[in-house]
Order: sequence, then structure tokens, then C-alpha cells
Amino acid sequence: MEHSSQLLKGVLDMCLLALIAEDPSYGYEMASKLEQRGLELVSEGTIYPLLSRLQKKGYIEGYFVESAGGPPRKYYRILPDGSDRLSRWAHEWQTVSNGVGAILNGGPNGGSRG
Amino acid sequence: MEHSSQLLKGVLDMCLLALIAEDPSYGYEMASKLEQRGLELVSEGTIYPLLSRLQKKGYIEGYFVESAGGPPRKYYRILPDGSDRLSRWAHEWQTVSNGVGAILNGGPNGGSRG
DNA sequence: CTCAAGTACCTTGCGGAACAAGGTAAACGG
DNA sequence: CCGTTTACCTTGTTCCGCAAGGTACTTGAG
Repeated sequence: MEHSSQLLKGVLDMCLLALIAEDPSYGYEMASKLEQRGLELVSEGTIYPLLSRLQKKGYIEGYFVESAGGPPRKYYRILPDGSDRLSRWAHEWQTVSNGVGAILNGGPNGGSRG
Repeated sequence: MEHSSQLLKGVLDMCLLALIAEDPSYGYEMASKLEQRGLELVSEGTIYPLLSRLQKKGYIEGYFVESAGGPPRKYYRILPDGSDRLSRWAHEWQTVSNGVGAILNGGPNGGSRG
């Protein structure tokens, strides 16, 4: 089922996917990136399971890269299916976002002046 | 705990509160209103527990009104605490909404041209 | 009255999402 | 060796929202 409600729950999935689509990245870094964009809501314990889920669904793939000052990093790269899913999610997000915005502003038939 | 992540989960709470803030309403009707605004994601089984939670937190209060063609309706009206909470939620929503939008569009420092 | 349908409310059982907390491992400096 | 930072992963718990089920009031058909 592609219920829009899943969109709300899957907002983090979508954000992670969008981040990876921009540039391959790794979990530890994504937490920082999310903050830069205004979403300081994620902890590592949230991100890693999410990344695994995304990979399991075939949206992304991971590969290890040696790091200079620490353990190897697990980078993730977007796959065609992920790109496709991201487009759909982005579209759904627009719909929901607009809907919520409309409700917050009094709705199209309510009017902000009413 | 005022984590923004709760905002994503609590989007329905917020929408219901916004609806009630506009005009007192009752559960059965709110489902329809949500649809009018583009959110067709809610069923009655979702709304009623939400309404109870909102009331329990002191954001709204319910009162019964006789109905012509059916059982009495339980209208909800917003309370000062609810009004206040709604303002905060709306503000947080803006932040998160903008953040997600930024991520979807390539981010402020990423650029759509990469 | 009985049966069906529409309005309106509420609860229970289930699965998924995110958090908090905890554990493992590699590199650097004292 | 030990402590800190970087970096990854798992487990236990809570909360959310859906699907399904149940109750109650009113109107219309037979």
C-alpha cells in the first residue's frame, strides 16, 4: 500500500535517500548533514537501521572506504530503484506538505480572514 | 522532551488541533475536512484516540451536541493551552517542512547544479 | 415491528518507526 | 596501556496509526 500516511513516517527514509542521491555519504556524517538542513532530530541509533532498510529494499548500496583518522566508513550510493522511489516520495511530500500548510493557514474554504 | 521528530509523528495531532482551532468540530466530520485539505489518510479509528489524547493533555475540551439525524455529536473546542501548542507546532512544522524541502532540492550548500 | 442503511462514537490487536542505551572496533596522543 | 574521537551496529521500549470490531440513535422500506 502506498498510503500517504506512510510518507509521514518515512520522512527520514526519504531524507536519507535524498542526501545519498546528492552525494554518497556514510551514517555518521549524515547525522551532521541533517542538522545543517534544519533537521536535528536524528541520532545514530535511528540512522543505521534506516540505512539497512533502504539497502534491503534495493534503493541504495553500501561499500567500505578506508578512513584516515578512524575505522573504515560505510558509504552508501543510490541505485536506480532508489532514484525512482525518491521522485515518488518527493512528489507525495509536496502533496502532504501543501495539505498540512493549507490546514495550518485556515484552509482553502475557511479563509485566513474568517 | 520537545524533539522535532515528535512533530513528524504528531502531524495528525497538529492537523486536528488546527481544524478545531478554526471551528469547533467533531471526529466524524474531521475525517471529511482532512480529505478536503488533501490528507485522505485518516480513518475514524485513528482520529478518536487522537482526540482523546489531545483532551487528556488539556489542549481541547469536548462537549456533546444533539444531532437531528443521528446520535449526539461530540464537538471539541480549543483551549488556551491548545492554542499555544498549535502556534509552536506550526512553527516547528515550518522549520521541518523547509528543511525537508531543502534536502529534496539539493540543499542550500549543495546546489541543484552540484 | 423487523431489517437495512446512514450517522456518530469508542476500543482492541497489530505492525512499523524512532528513541535511548549499550556494545564493538580503529586511530591518535599521553 | 588508557582515554578520546571517529565510526558502525543491535537491542529494548515507547508511541503512532491502521484495520477491524463493537455500540448506539434515527430514518426509510416492507
